[in-house]
Formats: sequence, C-alpha cells, structure tokens
Amino acid sequence: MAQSDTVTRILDTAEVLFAERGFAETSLRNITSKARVNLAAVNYHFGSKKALIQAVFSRYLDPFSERFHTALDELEAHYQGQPIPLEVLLETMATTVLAVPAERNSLKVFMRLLGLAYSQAQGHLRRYIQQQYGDVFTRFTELVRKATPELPDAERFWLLHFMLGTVIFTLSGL
Amino acid sequence: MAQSDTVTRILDTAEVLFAERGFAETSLRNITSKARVNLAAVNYHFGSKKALIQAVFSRYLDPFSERFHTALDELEAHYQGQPIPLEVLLETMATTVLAVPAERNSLKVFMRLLGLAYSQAQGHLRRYIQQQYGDVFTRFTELVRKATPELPDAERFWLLHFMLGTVIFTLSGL
DNA sequence: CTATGTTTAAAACACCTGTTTTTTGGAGGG
DNA sequence: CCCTCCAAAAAACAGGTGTTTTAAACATAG
Repeated sequence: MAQSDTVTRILDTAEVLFAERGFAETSLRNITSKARVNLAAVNYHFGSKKALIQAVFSRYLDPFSERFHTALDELEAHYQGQPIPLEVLLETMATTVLAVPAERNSLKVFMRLLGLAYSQAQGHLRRYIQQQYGDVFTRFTELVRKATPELPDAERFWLLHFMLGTVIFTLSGL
Repeated sequence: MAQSDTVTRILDTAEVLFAERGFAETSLRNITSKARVNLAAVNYHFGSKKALIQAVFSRYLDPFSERFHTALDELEAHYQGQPIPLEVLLETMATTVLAVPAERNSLKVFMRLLGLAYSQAQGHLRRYIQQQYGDVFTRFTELVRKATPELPDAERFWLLHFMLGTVIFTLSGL
C-alpha cells in the first residue's frame, strides 16, 4: 500500500472515467470514490486536476514517444540517408501505436482519450501535448515528406489529416 | 424587442460558445451575459440547459431533415424503383448538408457541433438525435444498400463510417 | 523509543453551477 | 382606468466543484 499504489490506482480509474465521460464531466470525487482513495490524494500527488489529466496522457505518450523515436532511429540508420518508403513509415507508426496500450489491453481507452484531446476544447491539454510531443510528430511528417517528394505540401498535409481523422474517429467512437 | 429576439439571441450565442468550448464547459451565465439577456431567460424559454442544447441542434437538423426527405422523395420518384446511383445519393446528401448552414454562413459551427455530439459522452443528446433524426439516416443507408448490392453489409457500414469520420473530423477540427 | 518526514483521512473553504422564486415592467382588452 | 397576462429582471436557493487546511497514521532513520 505504498505511495505508488495510490497513484496508479488514481491513474487507472481516471483514465477509464475520462474516456467514458470526458474531462469536465468527471469530478475528482467521482474518481477518488471509485478508486477507493481519499479525495485530497489527487491534489497531493498531482497538484491539480489539470495535472492529473496530463499525467494520464503522459503515461501513454511518454513510452510511445520514446519507442517511436528509437524505431525511427533504426530506420534512418538502415536506409542511410535514402528516403524511407512510405509503407514502412506508416507500418512503423501503426505497430508503435498499438504496442504501448497492448501491455495493459486498453487500446480503446487510449484511442478514446486521443479523440477527446482532439475534440474537447480543453486548451491546456492541446498546448501540453503540442509542446511535449510535437517534435515526434514533426519528425515523422518530415520523413513522410522525404518519402513522397512528388506530392505538393498541401496535398500531403490533407492526406495525413484524413488518415488521422479516420483512425481516431473510428477507434475512439465505439 | 419581442420574445423571439431574446430566444434567437440566446440560440445564436449558445451555438458558437458550445462549438468553441463544449457543452459542459459553457455555463448559462456565460451564454446569457454574452447575449446580454437575463440569466433566467434560458430556463424560462427552454426549460433547462439540456433543452437548450437540443434546441440548438434542432434549428439545424429540422430543416436538414425536411429537405433531405423531400430530396430523397424526388430521387425515388425519378428512378421509379430502380436503385439510385451511389454518386447521386452522396452528392444529394452533401448539397443538402451544405445548404442549411449556408443561409447563416456558419458551416464550421454546425460541423463542430456535430463532432461534439459524436465525441462528447452527453448521453441525452445522442438519444435525442437518434430518436429524432434516426429515420432519415436509416432511410439513407437503406438506399445506399440498394445502390451497392454487391458489398457485404459489414464493409458498406465501415465505408460509410470512414467517410463520415473523415468529414466530421476535418470540418470540425480547428 | 524518539523524532522526522511522508502519506492518508476528515473537514472546511470559497466559488460556481443550474434552477426556482419573487418582484418589476409594460402591453392589450374589457 | 383597471385588470390580466406575459416577458424580463433580480434575488435566492440547493447542490456540486476543485482546492486547502488540519489532524491522524505510518514508516523509517538515528
């Protein structure tokens, strides 16, 4: 019953409640009562509700970001300056995305959270994700750009956007 | 300064605030102060916040539903039992969707509201839209089924789902 | 054991929420 | 003119929110 137990219990409960009902619709009393944890524990361990939300995302995105970076490192080392084929890039991203939540069999929760992060206004979250994980995304899009030099920038942007939208929309909304 | 003025001013203000920040994150005081209307006016004219949200959607969906029904009537009359080509069905839907908010040049708001209705848990809204406008949707999907008899049901479902997801995700985001 | 720092528990805080009630204002009709 | 009705304004209400404070339990090191 050390400190980590309370922290992870809060995170585990919060992520499913957030995924089910959204952030604003989920109260701290809701989380703490379901996690059988004291109300003040959230503010004690995380500082605020915003920080809790960000921590829920970090637990997924930190491992994802790290693995994706190393996967791209390996690809760049293997292709030695040659453009990496588009199919390889997309498949690498897909497998990396699937790898992380698979360890806690919660792909649906993770995707629903991503969808919420995109659709809910919740300004601080967008900013947090942007400045915390923006570099992985720009690195990936840059590699995609090198893989498809014949495409106009605008067209490539929209294709990626459509792809992202379809995946998130489909995997998040049951 | 008749009664309709207050009502439409509430609706106009509410729809953009909802679209910008979501339903739970937008308070009645927020709406009424920005609309320069008394706080109690919402509960007086609409009954509750839930009813306000539904009224915002009805103002878009009622005209859409009506026009789409008559458009499908004309198509069925024209093709006389023959399956209506898929391209015709899709184009009819697109033009009908675009026609309604074009009169108040607020396509972005409308699409963002649709995206919110889809992503926000907000159970009562889903139920309301489902039981209020479900018949138009099922009529449309049935016509699509007749237009593409060679497709397995599951595949057609997912194709429609992907299309819908891409459109809503793209037109509502940002 | 004592003492120190850290985690949990309980209570209180200040604030904001949707809703209801009460009061005021102002047209129309008898 | 008075009365009635309906819309608006103001105030009050009950309940829930995130957060802070205070007190207790606990483990660990000296």
